Parts: sequence; structure tokens; C-alpha cells
Amino acid sequence: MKVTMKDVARAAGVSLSTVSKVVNGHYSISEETATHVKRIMEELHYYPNARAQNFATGKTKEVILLAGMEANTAFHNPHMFEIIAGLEEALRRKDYRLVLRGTDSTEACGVAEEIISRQSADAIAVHVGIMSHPLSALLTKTQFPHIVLGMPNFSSQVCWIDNNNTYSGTMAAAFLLSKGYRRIAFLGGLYYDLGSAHRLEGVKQGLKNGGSHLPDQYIWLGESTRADGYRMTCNLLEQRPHPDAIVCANNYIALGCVDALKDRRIRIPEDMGVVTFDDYPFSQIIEPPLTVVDIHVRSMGAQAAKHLLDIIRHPNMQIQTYVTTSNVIERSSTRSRELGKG
Amino acid sequence: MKVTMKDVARAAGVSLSTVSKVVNGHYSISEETATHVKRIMEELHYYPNARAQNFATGKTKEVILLAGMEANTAFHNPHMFEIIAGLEEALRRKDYRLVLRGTDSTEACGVAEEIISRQSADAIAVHVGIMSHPLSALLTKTQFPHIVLGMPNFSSQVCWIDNNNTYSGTMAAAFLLSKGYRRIAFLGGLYYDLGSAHRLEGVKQGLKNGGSHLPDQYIWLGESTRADGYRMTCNLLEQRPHPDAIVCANNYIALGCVDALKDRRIRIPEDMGVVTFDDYPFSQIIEPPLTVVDIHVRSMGAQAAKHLLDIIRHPNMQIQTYVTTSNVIERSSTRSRELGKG
DNA sequence: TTGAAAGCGCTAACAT
DNA sequence: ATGTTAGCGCTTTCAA
Repeated sequence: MKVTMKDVARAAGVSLSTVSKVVNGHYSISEETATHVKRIMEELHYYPNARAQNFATGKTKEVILLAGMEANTAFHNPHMFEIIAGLEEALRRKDYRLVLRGTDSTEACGVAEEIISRQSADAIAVHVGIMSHPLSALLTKTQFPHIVLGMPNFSSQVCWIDNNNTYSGTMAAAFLLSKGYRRIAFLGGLYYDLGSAHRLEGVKQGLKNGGSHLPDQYIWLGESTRADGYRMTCNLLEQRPHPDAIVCANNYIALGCVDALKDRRIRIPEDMGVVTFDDYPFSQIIEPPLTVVDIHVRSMGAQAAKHLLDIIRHPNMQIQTYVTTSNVIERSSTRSRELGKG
Repeated sequence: MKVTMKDVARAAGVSLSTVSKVVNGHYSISEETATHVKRIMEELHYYPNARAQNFATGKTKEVILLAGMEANTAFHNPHMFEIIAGLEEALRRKDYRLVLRGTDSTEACGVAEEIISRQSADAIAVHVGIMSHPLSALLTKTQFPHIVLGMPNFSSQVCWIDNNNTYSGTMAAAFLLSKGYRRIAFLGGLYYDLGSAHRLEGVKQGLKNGGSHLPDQYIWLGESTRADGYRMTCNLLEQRPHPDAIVCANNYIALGCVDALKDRRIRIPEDMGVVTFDDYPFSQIIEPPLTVVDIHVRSMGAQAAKHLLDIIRHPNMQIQTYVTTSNVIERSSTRSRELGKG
């Protein structure tokens, strides 16, 4: 029924191992026999059986991704899937497959343990959202090839990759300064929101680089929700003088921020510039369309794949790195200001 | 190094096949030996090698998903990933894995061919977005276990599953009627947008069921964009009498529709009810929050998994089915109207 | 440059 | 209820 290597060997009048070598492009095979065997393979519609190859080589050519995928994850966190898409694409180019495995932070460690023990994948990718201490310990102890997508919020020896949010913050600040904004404020998430914290750090840095700075009264932190974005903006607007631009750590906060500004009839961008991060999910449809520091999460996934393949070759190698994949997309929530006006 | 079945057999003082039977819960094994062997397995930290199992059984226990995953797909089409998440979850419960494979409609057929030939998955799931005639032909010819997520827009013998958009449309109409709306209009996508067409069909049906109907002047079709939503609404508002409620075939159209109503100072829901489909991505943040017919795409993924597992057992079985997974979420864009007012 | 043969670790038919 | 044994289809060392 199914045509195997044996059939090819017989039909080609060569040995099994010769066929195998042809399949794998082994150097020792003469061009003559190689082309001959290949022709036979075509004629017979031969394709090597993937399962048998995996078994014989002791590899799966698969990377398994552990991630939280509760209901509506794709809506609340499209970033994650965009990273996944980038990961998959880059792996595919190297003939690796990506297996999806939903789980949560409590069971993830057990899941990983089984994968490692059963050798049902060549490497594990873990979305930072389900990272835990036990999992971290397991990965470092076993030295099983892995990479965490996003920096863990606790110190650990695992391999991870993350966007350089600090740098993105710096970009935001530099951009606003270049437009002539002078009194720049920041609305961000709470202490456990590392992304926001880094962006804040970056904004400070960027302002400093430009000879400016970020006063405490212009920094407000809260939940990353529309409601808190609104509240923080209200608090911010009680400060005197008003800022002339606001950097929102994310889209949700920006949404509330814009609401509050509109309610108070503060015009964007005439009276107030607004910048946020990520071109999605809402920044496009907010009125006015927001200027954003776009983060190419997909390319982060691609970078992760690259590193992972390195790690598969050298399982003891440790990688902890930030990647910079952002750029400013200017829309209508900012504009050049006459210098000296503020 | 790695502990195999052989080691377990030796340590337990039984044969290889006994261990295998214990692993697979074969009925013929006495409880006594079963528990004994299991203890040994624990002690030795034995886990069956997945690759060897796959090879020996001739199965991969994997389903591979072919889908278009260009840049930003996760943002433009979170539905797809929500379906994927549902598919994965349901497969996982049955000890199957989901492999992601990005591709496009032109190369998908070749990809599928290789998967089938190499037997590198037990079944193929195809997102309808990359469906093509050759792929359809391949799947039906080979009878390889498969399911298409979404109904192909051409007639074919492949297995597919899709949401019952007609029924969702009926729900929208029935809901509006129950609220006392009487002059209901529909804004939808163009002819090739089957989802929209079905929803329109459903609305007509629902109105008919309620003793009402949908006049042609209340039906406007265009691109599924905010801009066209705006335009269609303008056209609609030239009709006399005005409708008292509008059903928008999707979120993009709804966005433009609401813009237009606001520009004309037509109050929602006082002067005009608005309903759309899908709780995402924008319906939550539109002002006012829209009443929607929510489509549980994730559960469609789960259903797809169920059918797929059936199909794996019976490869010649054909399934073409609509699943109903919707319900109305009432928000602020509709409200009860005094009967007889219109 | 090619071939022979020994696995890879498990399953499953068959024998006991 | 348990054990024997023959594969599953390929890779890879080693010998020719």
C-alpha cells in the first residue's frame, strides 16, 4: 500500500542505506546514483515517513508552546497570538513545527515535565503569562531547550526574550520632544506591570536625554483599564500647570484618557498631545487616531525562534535578551508645536 | 541514561509486553501486576517515549491546522485564533495535539499533500480563508481525515463546520421585534461575504416569523469598513420613513453606522436601535456599548474537534454542518419601545 | 562509493 | 493472565 524506502531500494536496485543517504543528501553518494534514486522516488511517489524518521533520529522537529488560552484570550491578548505566528513562521523556515498547548500557571510545570520525560518535543516555548517558580526550576535543572516569551517577573536562570520596553519609552519621549512638547506626563499600570514600568523608565530616560525631566506630579499609575485611564487623567488634570502631552502605557489607559480629555473639552492634539504603545487593538479606532510607538511583537516571535534553534543545538547556552522592534507611527493625536509656546 | 520499557520490565520481573499492556491499560492484566508495575515505573521515573509510540502505532496523535497567518492576522482576525484555541482545548482533552502551520491558499494544497504522504499528522484542519479548489479535490480524493473551519464559498464534498449565521440573523430580528422595534433595516457586506448574506437571510426570516418584513429600501450592502458603514447609513437615512432600528452585519459596519448616527444627532437607542454581531473586537468600546448577537467562535472550534475525532475513526464519513453558538448580549444601543409608537 | 546489519522503543498478534 | 516474537520504516556505524 504505502510505498516505503524498501520499495524504492528494490526498484532502484540499490540498498536501503543508499536510499536513506540520498534522502538526507549524504555526501558520499555519487551524483549518478542520487539522480537515479530520486527519479525512482518520484515515479513511486515516495515520501519518507515522518514518524519513522523521528523515531530513528530521536528528534521530533517540533517545538511546543505552553500558553494560557482561556476563553477570549485571542481578543484580549492578540499580541500573544501574533508572537505565536511569528514564532511559527520562523520555525517553519527551518523545518520545525510549532505545537500549541494551552495550560495555566499551576499545571504548566507538570505539562512541561511530561513533555521533557516523554521527549515529545525538541524544545519548549513558554508564554510568560503562565510562568512559575517550579517551571523555572524545572527548565534550568533539566537544561531542556526552552525559551520564555517575555521576561519573567522574578529573577531566574531561564532563557527569555522580551521587547525592549524601556527603549520604546525613550522613543516616545524623544518623539514628543522633537515635536516641541515640553511638559510630558505618564499614565501607567501598577508595580507588577513590568512593561509599563519599563516604559516609564524609558520615558524618564528619554526626557533626560533631551534635557527635560518627568516630575512626580505628572506620573499616575493604576489598573490598565479604560476606567482607571479616565481617573488617572482626571487626577493629572488637577495638576498645575497642565502637561502638554500624555504618554499612556497602553491602549486601555489611552482609551480612558481620551474619554476624559473629551469630556473636559481639551482638544487633541491642539491642547494636549497623546501617545500610547502598540498599534492594537484600539489605537486605530479611537478618535482622533492615536500616535503610537508600535511594537512588532511578531518579529519578537521570530527572534525567539532563532534563539530557540540555537539553544536546541547548544542546550547549555543561556539567553536573556531584550529585542528592539519598535517605531513611531504618527497619527492625529500629536502635532508639531511652535517652540516656546509652553 | 533514559529509562525505557525494558528497564521497567527487568526491574519488575515481567516481560516487555506486560509493561506495554500496563501502560495502555490492557484489560488482560491483573490488578496485582498492574499496580506492581506502576510502582516500578514511578520509582524509575519511567515515561513512555512518545516518538516510539507514534512509530509503533502508526499514529501521531496530532492534528495539523493550515491557516493564513500573515502579519497582524491576530489583530485583524482574532476570531480565527479563538477558534484555534477552542480546537486545541477540545483535542487536548482527547490526548491529541494541535500543530500550527501557516500557509496561503496557493501553497496550502502542496503542504497538505506532503502531510498526507508523510503521514505527519492524523488529520488536517483547514481554515476556510485559505481553502482552494485543488485542496478541496485533494481532501476528497484521498479521504484523509480533515475538516474545514468555515463553509467554503464554493460547493464541494469536503467536511466543514461553520456558525449558523442565518440563525444568528433570526435571533437579531426576533430580539428587536420583542423590544418593540418595527421598522428594521440591515447594513451588510457584499455578495461574496457569505456570513453577511446569511445574516441578512436570517433577519428576513426572523421578521417574517414575527409577521413583519424587510423592505428593499432598508437593505444596504457595501464593504465591511467603517467608511462604508458610514456611507450606507447615510443612504439608509434618506429613506422615508426612517427605520427605528439597524442591524449591522459586523463590527466595522457598526462603527461607521454609529458615527453617522452621531453626526446627524440621531440618538441611540432613543431614536434608533443598533444591533450587530460578534462581541469583538470593537463592540465593547463603541459609544454607546452595542447590543450584539454574540457568536461563540471558540465553541465552534471545540465542535470541530469533536467531529474531527469522529472522522479520524471513520475517514469516509462526511460532515457538513452549521453549529449554533450564539446569544444576544443586550447593552445600551437598544431598549424596549412603547408598542404602537411607530 | 555502496551495502549489510544493528538498532531506535514500543505495540500487538499469537502462543502459552 | 503473561510471555514470545515479529515488526513499524528509517538512520547510522562499520565493513567492503
